[in-house]
Amino acid sequence: MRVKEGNKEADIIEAAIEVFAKYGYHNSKISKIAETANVATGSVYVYYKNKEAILLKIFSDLWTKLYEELDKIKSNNMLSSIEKLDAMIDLIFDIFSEKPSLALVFVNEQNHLEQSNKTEFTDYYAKFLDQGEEIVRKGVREGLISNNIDITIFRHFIFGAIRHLVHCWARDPKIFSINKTRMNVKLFIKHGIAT
Amino acid sequence: MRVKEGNKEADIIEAAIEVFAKYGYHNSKISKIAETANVATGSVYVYYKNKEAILLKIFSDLWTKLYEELDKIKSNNMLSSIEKLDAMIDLIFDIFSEKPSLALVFVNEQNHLEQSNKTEFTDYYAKFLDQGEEIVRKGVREGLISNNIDITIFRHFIFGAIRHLVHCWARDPKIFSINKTRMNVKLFIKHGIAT
DNA sequence: TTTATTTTTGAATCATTATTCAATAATGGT
DNA sequence: ACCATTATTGAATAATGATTCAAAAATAAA
Repeated sequence: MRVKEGNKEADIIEAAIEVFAKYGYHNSKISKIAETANVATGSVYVYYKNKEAILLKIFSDLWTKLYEELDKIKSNNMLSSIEKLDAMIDLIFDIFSEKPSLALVFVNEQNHLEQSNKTEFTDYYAKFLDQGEEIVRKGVREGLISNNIDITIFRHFIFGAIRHLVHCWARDPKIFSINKTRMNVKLFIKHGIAT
Repeated sequence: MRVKEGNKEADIIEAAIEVFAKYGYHNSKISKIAETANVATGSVYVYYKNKEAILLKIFSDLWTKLYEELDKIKSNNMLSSIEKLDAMIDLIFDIFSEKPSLALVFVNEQNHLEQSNKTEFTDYYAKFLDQGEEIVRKGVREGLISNNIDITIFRHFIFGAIRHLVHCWARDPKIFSINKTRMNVKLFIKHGIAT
């Protein structure tokens, strides 16, 4: 019997994130991912069915994590709706700021996910957005958030804005202060929707 | 001598927008674009150097148009800074709402443009954003817009938000009212930055 | 040490498509 | 009607890169 050395499954994912971020999914060669992971080309196929499965795994992991963290925020009764909104923004910035390359993959290859109709992957995405929407809705009921806004539109507005800002930052972390950005976003949102 | 029938050059672009929007750039076959344009595969190469040149032409046309229209808004002295901001938002929604497929290409393939380092194409993009930034800056000087915000961050914030909303609408125009969206965005921006 | 089993390898295969180009068709001028 | 010129065609070519798979290597148990 032979036993596995290290964790190639995880190494491949890490490598893929770097390679996808740098070249984009379609310009990323499996051989390059393998090389980056210090693994033979063939090994990639031992752990993943094909190239697309790697990308889907990356997204699946990410959305699962985001969803779970958001769930914690949502059920934390110490926080007001406005504070939850802030925590939600922090969550997104935190997850991406510890790994810019993941942010790039997220932003650039998102539409891939949407085109593949595997519900298992789009589910967490939808759930995450729903969680956020519910937080805002609760804030409206409690009178903390203006009821002049369309919540669905607001949700997409915020999501798109943050996504783009994270993207800008990930492309050039040095000239784009993530904390300043984070603060501006919070300020901006509050002045826009607080009663 | 033979003379050209119709305008194949334009037909190819129109076809490419549809095909790129539907399948994404990398899954779009030249043969499919040719078929859609009622043209032979080879003809595509008579008018465009290669596949990428088609995409770049689409973006170049779009950014040129956006830039020129924004320039008109900017130099219209009848409008206050806030009104110019509104006009800018209308401009974007108008251009995309008359052609959802163009909106999809714009959102999904934007990173392509950014990776290709042809300055001729990124120039108009940068200029467009600069125009917008200048409008806001003027508003701040005049006291119409809060000086608490970081203008660069604001610019990306808005850009990302609108881009994403246009994307949502383009994917499913029926369930997403563009005018309601447009109004919400304006309202939202004003309450966020007006003094 | 030998064997059985599992992991790892990477060169060969296969599929896909962008691109080319020799052949064909259409047109205007003579 | 014929010729010269230019437009158009689409099958053949070529390149790329995902995927496969038979062989090699590593380990644990006997």
